[in-house]
Amino acid sequence: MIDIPKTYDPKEAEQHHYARWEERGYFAPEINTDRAAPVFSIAIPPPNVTGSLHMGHALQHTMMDVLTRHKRMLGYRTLWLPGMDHAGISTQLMVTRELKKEGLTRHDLGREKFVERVWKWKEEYGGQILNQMRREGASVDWSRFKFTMDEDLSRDVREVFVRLYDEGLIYRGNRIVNWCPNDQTVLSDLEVQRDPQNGKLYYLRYPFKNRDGAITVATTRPETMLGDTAVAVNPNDERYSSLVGETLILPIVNREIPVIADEFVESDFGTGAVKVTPAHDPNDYEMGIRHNLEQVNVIGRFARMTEEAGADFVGLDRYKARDLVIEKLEASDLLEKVVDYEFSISKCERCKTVIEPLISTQWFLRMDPLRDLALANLREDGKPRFVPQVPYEKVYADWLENLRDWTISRQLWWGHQIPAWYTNDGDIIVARSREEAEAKAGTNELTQDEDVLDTWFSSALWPFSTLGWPDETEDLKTFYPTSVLVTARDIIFLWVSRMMMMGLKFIGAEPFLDVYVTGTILDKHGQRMSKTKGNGVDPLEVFDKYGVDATRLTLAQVGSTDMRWNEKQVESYRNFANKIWNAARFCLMNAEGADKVESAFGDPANLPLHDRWILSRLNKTAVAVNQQLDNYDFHAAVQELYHFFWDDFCDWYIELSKTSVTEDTGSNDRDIARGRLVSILEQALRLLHPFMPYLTEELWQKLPIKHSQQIHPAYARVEPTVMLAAFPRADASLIDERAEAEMEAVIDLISRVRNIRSEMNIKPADRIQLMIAAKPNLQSVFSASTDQIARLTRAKEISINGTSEMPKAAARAVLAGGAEVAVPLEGLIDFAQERARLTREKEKLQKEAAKLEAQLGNADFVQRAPAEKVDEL
RNA sequence: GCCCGCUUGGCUCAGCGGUAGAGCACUCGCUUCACACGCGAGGGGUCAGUAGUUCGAAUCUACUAGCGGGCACCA
Repeated sequence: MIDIPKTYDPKEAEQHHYARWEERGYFAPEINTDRAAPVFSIAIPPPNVTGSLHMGHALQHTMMDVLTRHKRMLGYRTLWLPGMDHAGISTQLMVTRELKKEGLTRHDLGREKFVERVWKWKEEYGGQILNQMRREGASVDWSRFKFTMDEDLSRDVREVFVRLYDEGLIYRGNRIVNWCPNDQTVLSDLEVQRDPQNGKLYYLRYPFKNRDGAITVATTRPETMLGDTAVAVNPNDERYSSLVGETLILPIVNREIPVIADEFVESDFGTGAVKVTPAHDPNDYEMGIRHNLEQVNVIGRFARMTEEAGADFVGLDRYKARDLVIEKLEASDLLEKVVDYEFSISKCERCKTVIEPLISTQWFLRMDPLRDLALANLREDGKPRFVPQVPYEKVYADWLENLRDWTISRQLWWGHQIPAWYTNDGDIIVARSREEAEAKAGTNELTQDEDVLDTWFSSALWPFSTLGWPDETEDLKTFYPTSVLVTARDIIFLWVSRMMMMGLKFIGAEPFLDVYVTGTILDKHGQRMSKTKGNGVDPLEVFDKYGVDATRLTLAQVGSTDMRWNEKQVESYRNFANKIWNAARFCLMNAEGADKVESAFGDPANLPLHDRWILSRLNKTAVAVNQQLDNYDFHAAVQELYHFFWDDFCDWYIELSKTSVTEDTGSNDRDIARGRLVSILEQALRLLHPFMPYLTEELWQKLPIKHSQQIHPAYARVEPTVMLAAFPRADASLIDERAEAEMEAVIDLISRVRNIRSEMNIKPADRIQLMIAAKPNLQSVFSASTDQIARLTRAKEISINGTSEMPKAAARAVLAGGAEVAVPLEGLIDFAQERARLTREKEKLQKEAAKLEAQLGNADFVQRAPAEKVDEL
């Protein structure tokens, strides 16, 4: 007999299977030799090179892996393409911080040396997450691994840039942008977050030049007044209508500024008069354009005041300048009042520094034509299909409709340098390479633009850049569009929509057919997990404690709704893994002879009830799981598998098979029973494999079966592995409703008798007698199962007949299908107790009967409800 | 301000037009020859509230309340 530990230790299985799968190339689509195989592909959302595995990754990776493994076992040519993102700002910051410890800045090194240093950092410390993904069991094709700064992907970035520029979609312009004074770069609107802030609203008085009095304006940023070039009021505001066109003297700087009228101003906010700072506020910028106002830049790139702010202010930090402005205004009695005020403030998403809006020359991508492609694709073809459709399709569409131009340049060194060169005359040459630029310019005296592109620019190309575009590679033809994108909801704008637009633009087809948006794992208080809050749960620790497979089940069943992290849940799936282990242990302890059986099942019609029943349950489970996975209904699939394995297979099938399986002396009947047991287990392991790759492989390898016969035909001549075994599709001929109904009757009988035993406090060791009364058809069902009924109810004697003449001193129960069972309890029975039990029973049944009668007595119901419903009742 | 989601047993969540479900927790019994990370038997919910639609509503509609998101140019 095989010696197997009582408790499953996941670590052992996790240690060696992955390496074997990877080495033998099981993850690569080339393993599939079926030329006609359907294709399934996923491009992974590339994690940041600086990143370490967190719950969000683990969640997405689990779902992608489940889908990929499922399709692979169904014989699809399957590619899950892995990669990594260079993560411009994060990575640059990481290395900058490292340099700081050495007392250096990146400027001390210079651009070239700095970038070299970042590459070195990447080689040494980057990509931790890649090995963590191996631990997760992610079946990605490492041979196709891509990094967004790889030469071929960089080439694609330049190619796209040049084409968009030549079409006039990319342009260089001087506009107001979001500037991060800490990271020293511009940011797109999506990289700016709005945080609520308890601040103050300052009321400032601007005196008239040609008359007495002043106009009071309200502002949260008094320091910007140094750059004011107008005061605006609403044209319909009667309080001010006579003052429009007057001239004010801007305090401190003594600049003459006009009072203008603009619809933007809301009369009921503050005083109804707004100071206008075109150079430092996006709205004022627009107003400035409308009214042709001067732009006075008073704040510079380090958020310090410029020379234009005046001698008293130059060099001052913006907040120091604020204090000084207030001090000066107060001194000249021009500060009317200061009130507490809560508003929201723009911060850099990464470093949380307050954004300084300022005017700067940057590269922009015109989005309108791209947006139209994406909207048309959605409206006309319903693509992509969002799962769940509500609310994400609307969120996506609304965002596209209100899309503004994308600021694509960044003042960083780490990233794709913009393929634009300047001649000494200042002409712009955009080209794929320096050589091409020189040829175009007719000179080699060119200076390349210093800026790099937004990291999301290369990410937007990911689904096709990773497949070899712009070459028409086999991979591109085969795997594009990808089947599904699995992602968290927070990058629908940053990434999903941009991939859609770029894919439609450059390939002419959407980059993915479906978008599955996962839920979010929250901490136990319902808060988002975050590094700053320190409330994150480390998936690797969970792996260590409960095993990868148990964690994967927990994550898979999260599906698309948010869920609070609950370690008890993982524990229960750990217990499930152990249950599987022990079920297999039982099978293996009783496996001798199982492999001698040629065909375990033979003609289904001749099988014992419990075998017909388990085959039916197995095939129904396969139908359900296949369908649920096709619909991304991970939660339902997990539940289905859990209950099939635990309830149907362990609690009933194994128990029902025990007598024949555990016979001491070898016999053909025993071996057949053993063969059947092993076969059901084997199929169950295949069903479970996409969710629990390690445990299923570990056990499947141990089973006494002809492993190679289970391998899907698409994988010719591989070393047997459950990951390339055929995923059970349902065999309709094995779904047997009659067997299920008959088995239910047996289960009901056993359960009722157990209930009697329990409530009558009959000791486990006491053997009882059963008297069953049933109609002929059920009589034969029960007769055929007497051994099993006796075993599971601990009965010594069972009599079955058509009458219900039962002894008085018996506990009785009515069964489904009109049968009845009695347990004679001479000397054991407590009549009072039994009466109480039966009274409870009776009340329950009466309640139910009354309800049914009322419903059937309702003429409206009988008349209007569907006939089958009425019959059923 | 606009848009959206959620509210089901003590906890975490399924169900989304036909008699309330799971896991955990709880109670009782059990060294039953795979498993105490187990086995068997139980208790527990007027499905946030109100009004409607329907023969029938946790499930559809409207409104209300609480919670959570997203978007937005209120200086």
